[in-house]
Amino acid sequence: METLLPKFDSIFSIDCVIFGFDDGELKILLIERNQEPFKDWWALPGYIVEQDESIDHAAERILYELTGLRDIYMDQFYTFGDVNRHPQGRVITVAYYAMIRLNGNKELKPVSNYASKAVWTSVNDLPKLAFDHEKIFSRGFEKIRNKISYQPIAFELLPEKFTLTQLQQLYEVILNKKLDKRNFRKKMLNYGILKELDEKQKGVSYRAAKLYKFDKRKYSKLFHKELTFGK
Amino acid sequence: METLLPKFDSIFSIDCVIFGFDDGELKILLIERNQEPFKDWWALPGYIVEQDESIDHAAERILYELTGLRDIYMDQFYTFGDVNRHPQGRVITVAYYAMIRLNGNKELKPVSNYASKAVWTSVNDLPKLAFDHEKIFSRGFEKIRNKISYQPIAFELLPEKFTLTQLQQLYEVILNKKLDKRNFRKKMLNYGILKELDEKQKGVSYRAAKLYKFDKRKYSKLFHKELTFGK
DNA sequence: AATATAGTGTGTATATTCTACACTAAGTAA
DNA sequence: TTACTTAGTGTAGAATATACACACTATATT
Repeated sequence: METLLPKFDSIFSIDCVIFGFDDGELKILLIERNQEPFKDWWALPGYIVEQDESIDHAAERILYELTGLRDIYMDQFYTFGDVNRHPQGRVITVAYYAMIRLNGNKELKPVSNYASKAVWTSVNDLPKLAFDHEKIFSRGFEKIRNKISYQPIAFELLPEKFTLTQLQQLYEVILNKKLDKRNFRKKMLNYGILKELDEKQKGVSYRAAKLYKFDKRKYSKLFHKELTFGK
Repeated sequence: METLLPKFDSIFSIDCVIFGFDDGELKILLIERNQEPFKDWWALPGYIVEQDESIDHAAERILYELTGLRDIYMDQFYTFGDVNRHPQGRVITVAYYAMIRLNGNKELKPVSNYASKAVWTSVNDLPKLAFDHEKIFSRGFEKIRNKISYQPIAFELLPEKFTLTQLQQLYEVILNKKLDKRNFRKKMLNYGILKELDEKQKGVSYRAAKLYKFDKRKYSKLFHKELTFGK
């Protein structure tokens, strides 16, 4: 650790795997780089950490610049520090994942100065990515796949009001397996962390499903009990 | 992420929470600092990452310098990047935990140049630590507490040959709760990842227990199946 | 008005896993 | 030989997980 502080020319950056759920698909936000190295390649959004900001702050800033959103669910998941991961010098990057409620609305306030555009891309259909970003993505995806089984992160991706079918679809795409409808509902409702609303789905051409909300209050009460979803 | 690389004066360090199990107690290795800041305080072992080494390599190097051991089980668990965590400047630190087989033998090849001594200390009896090292320790401990329930990391702390009682004790100190002997043994043996040896414990003044080995080969075969220990 | 369509919503039986619980066996020390 | 200490073992009941299929409802179409 820290001693009398010789100064090195190392750079920190943050990279973000930003998840969204839309159209029954799990997506991440990719940017197209407009600078060398890897000009015109797709990459994870990220940027350099300023001298006087914490890494969490840097992650929030990057997300805000890219999406115009604040108070997003974010979590640091791994730090990548191979010597040659960046062709122009030593860059250590701290990776975060974030969860965004798309609500069918994929508009973003575009876009910082090093990217020409940002696009939501299905995780099943990713292009080649710059740097070691494929590795970073895989690890982030793995992380949420684990986490969804014991933490209520799915609700961060859904609109405030959602149907049980939507919730189940989301579990299915993240866990990459079919779940049984009856068992899923039984288990989910048993936890008692969903509030059933008096409202129904609108604009569908078939029987409308009931809407539910995630009940944070009840969840917090159960919090010490670990919940296991999605098995 | 990475663009044309302005250079900042930031420092990377590595800090290690090094676990050992001895005497029925879970311990970590602390060093006493012989330099400012926090001279004479206890701290987690750590050091600065060199320009031309990966962070994993730095972690291994630090461990080797401190203990003379290589090929230790290590895992990165979190990166601490608050602006003011180091009184003398911006230092971002990547934290690792490591698991060492003490085998009753607590000798270490002492000790690098910034520490006057290194001591194994029970996790239940830690002194105040320098910097934010208490936070780092807590997070690392939490991490192995979770991990032990689905990965066979406990065996990294035990001697090659161990008794089921030793294994259970280790689970108990990490999970911080009593486990039922019969249920523990049933479950553990059921996994089929322990090899029963023809040997028994020696030097005890009561009935000697059978010795077991962790069977890595069998474990790897089951690997995709997630194991859950210790519930 | 009748019908087709598409997704909603529900129960039960079986298998598996978890939990609680207490005594005898074996080896050592005196 | 006896006293002591830990090793080693089974079963019954509760809880949880899994497998599985059909009737209902709202809308769109004719």
